Amino acid sequence: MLKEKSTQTNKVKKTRERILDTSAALFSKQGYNGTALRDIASALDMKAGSLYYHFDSKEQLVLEILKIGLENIINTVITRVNALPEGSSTKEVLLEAAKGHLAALLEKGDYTSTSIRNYGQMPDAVQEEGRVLRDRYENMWRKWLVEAQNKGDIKASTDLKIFRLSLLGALNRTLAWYSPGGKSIDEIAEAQVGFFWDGIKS
Amino acid sequence: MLKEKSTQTNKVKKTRERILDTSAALFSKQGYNGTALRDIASALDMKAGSLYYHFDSKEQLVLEILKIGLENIINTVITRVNALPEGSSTKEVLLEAAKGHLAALLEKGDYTSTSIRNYGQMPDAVQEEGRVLRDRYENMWRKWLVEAQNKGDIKASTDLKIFRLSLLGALNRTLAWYSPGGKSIDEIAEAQVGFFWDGIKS
DNA sequence: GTCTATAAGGCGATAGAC
DNA sequence: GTCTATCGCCTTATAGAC
Repeated sequence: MLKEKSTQTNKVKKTRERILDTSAALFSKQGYNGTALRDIASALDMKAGSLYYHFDSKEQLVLEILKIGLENIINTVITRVNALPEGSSTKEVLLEAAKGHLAALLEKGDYTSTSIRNYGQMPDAVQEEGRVLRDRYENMWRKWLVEAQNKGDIKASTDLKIFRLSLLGALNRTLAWYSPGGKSIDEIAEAQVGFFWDGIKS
Repeated sequence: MLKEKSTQTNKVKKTRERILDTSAALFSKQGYNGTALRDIASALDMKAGSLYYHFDSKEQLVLEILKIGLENIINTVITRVNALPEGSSTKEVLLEAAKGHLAALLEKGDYTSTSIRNYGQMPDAVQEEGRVLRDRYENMWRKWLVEAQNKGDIKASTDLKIFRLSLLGALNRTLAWYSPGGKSIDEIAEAQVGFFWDGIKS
């Protein structure tokens, strides 16, 4: 009896995840307002009304996707940077953070690109919850960069705000052109951090 | 009589432009599908039906905005780069192109950010027309970069495709944080090109 | 040129059968 | 859990008055 209940629970959970995956894929491609619940349901061979057994509203559905996308990036980057040996160089920290950022961005691409690309179109309540996570993430980068500049590893003339936004802008843009057949995620991160660290002039 | 006709024509033209400006502002903030014709009309103290005197459809309206945004960037960048003295250095060319890109991006910001941010949500027919312009622009950059690398000004190890996408990604991201009160457009371009050209390590 | 009125269909969401 | 059926609202677009 216990087993039966747990089996049912797992099936519900699995359906929930399929809905999230499919919604994320459609939201990232067509936008939040460009995707109808009917579109999501039909991609799952379901009817729109059935979605309401799993989610209270379209707004709650996209909020969950946004949180998964952002938390995934934050956790991946923190875990990887913290796993570096004590006394790693600034370049090693930046490179590891960039690799983590790209890995999370591209491997859960539908969630993160929904979070990044369609942020402005989401309902206000959703945007506010997202902003908290987003700020926390940006503050991590800010801290690393300030410490590195104070240590003298980054030129004193570097405007850290513009730098941070440029680096993250470049990394996020990868979503638009990355394809699994080509360069690996780590190779792309190395190339991009290389530009910013050493420059391209010969 | 001729004068009267020309006056009327100018008024129509002016209304058309106000519709374009207002639509671009709303599309860039709320997305294409998140903006109703009623929203546009009410921002102009008009009724939705009246818009159809000036435009055949919502699709044609956004297409025109897309073309204005992209053509504005292309023309600004070409004009400024061509105005450079013969024999300008590679860095000077890149800097001038970046300044032109940012100037067009930020000064006609609603048009360009509609073009850049909401591209994926536009009707297929609109996307196809946009792709032609977009490809032409990217090819300009490609050409400059290949020439510069062949001259030996850019490290042979630099992957030009990743570089181009990173630089444009960083520049485009400026739309999300630029505010007229702070650093000037030229200062921002100089900072960003500086990162990519010289690097930030001390 | 802009209005009112309305057509024709899509939308999110709910109720109740199964 | 998913279905069918439907509500009330919103959407783009059109027709005809002014």
